[in-house]
Amino acid sequence: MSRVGYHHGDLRASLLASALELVETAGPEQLSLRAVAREAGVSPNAPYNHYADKAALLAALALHGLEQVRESMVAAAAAADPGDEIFAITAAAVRHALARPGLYRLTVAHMCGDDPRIRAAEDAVRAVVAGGVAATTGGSGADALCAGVWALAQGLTLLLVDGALKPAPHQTVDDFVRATVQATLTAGAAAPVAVEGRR
Amino acid sequence: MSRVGYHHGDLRASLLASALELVETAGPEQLSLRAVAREAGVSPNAPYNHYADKAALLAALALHGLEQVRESMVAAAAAADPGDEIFAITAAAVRHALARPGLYRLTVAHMCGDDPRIRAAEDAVRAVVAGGVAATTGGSGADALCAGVWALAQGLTLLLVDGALKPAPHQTVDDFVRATVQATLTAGAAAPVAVEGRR
DNA sequence: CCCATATGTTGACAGTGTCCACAATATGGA
DNA sequence: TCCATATTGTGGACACTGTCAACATATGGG
Repeated sequence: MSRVGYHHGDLRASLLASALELVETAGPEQLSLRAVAREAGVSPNAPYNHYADKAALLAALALHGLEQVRESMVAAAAAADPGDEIFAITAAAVRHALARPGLYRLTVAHMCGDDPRIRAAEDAVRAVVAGGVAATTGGSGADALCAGVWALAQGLTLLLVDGALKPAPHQTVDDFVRATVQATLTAGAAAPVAVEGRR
Repeated sequence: MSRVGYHHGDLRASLLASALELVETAGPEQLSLRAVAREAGVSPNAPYNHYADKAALLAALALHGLEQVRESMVAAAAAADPGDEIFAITAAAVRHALARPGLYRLTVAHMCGDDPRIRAAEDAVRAVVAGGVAATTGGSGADALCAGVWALAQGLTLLLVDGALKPAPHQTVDDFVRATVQATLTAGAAAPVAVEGRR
């Protein structure tokens, strides 16, 4: 942490860590490059030796978040009972975001850019979802179902982080996610009208 | 547009309109209060007579977006074939966001705040979804299904605005949304394992 | 040992959100 | 009608931000 000499040692990583902390305490909107440098105990311009500009630092942070959530998802999928992967993956994504809401919001905000590395990280996440869908349904799930499950996970995460959706009292987040995913994926049985291929 | 005298007439509305334009051209991150004032042909401090601060203006904009998307959704639900409301509502939300991506992103970013008026607008949107679910399934849909459909719509919107999810070539957005929603809601039939109430 | 390179610092500039004092206009009661 | 007063817009100022250019300091290969 504290520097001994003129040089820092591993500022690049230190900046990421400081930003990771500040994005939770100050929120993604208020995160300033200068504050990150301050937190790392370094002059306002030092970051420019490691990141082209503020957007690059934030992109690295978003990338970090995406890779981290992907790891949580693969771990959850591996530990899940067979046939339960879809829920396990969704719950992992939700838990990760709820544990680091600032990072999640920053990541969402940066998914709209066209950074190829972020795009690649998103594709990796999507691949995990596709794998989980395939494992749960037995066969290789159709593309449409993969997209739907991914969107469902993403939407649940967004709404839970917002506070727009709240588990009932005495209901854990996991239980809420399980109930919601299950109700959604089996809605067709209860409402056959929606099933008909209406062109 | 152009002012005649010292006073503007209806600056409050004019600022909203300018902001609505700038949020699309400059993006929600780059939107500056001073630029909005400039666009409205007024001094940098004039907005403070109508909005407490920048956040208040943005909140008003987000509110506007939420009310607008809600109107699109009720119109779509009213015009939908019976039993098709869930898809109609989802597609309306997606179309609205794709037509105004800047406003959509700003709205998403402001849903995490605790502004009660935004919270109320979100609840109104959720009510429309609940109505659509009830209409499609016949009975009053279970809360879990409403939450799932809402999350699915929100997630689809997010991923489509990002570009993370893209319709296949020669597939319209509506077709993509319909296929995805249908595949998701009927997944249980294809994968009975996921149906079992696994506690 | 010395110099090229990587890394950190200082100073500066434009732009931003916001506060304050002030000016111009609208409004309503005498 | 006239003027006190509230409403609305302006100008100036301040702290802060992202970023650039010039400079200082360490580090490692010849």
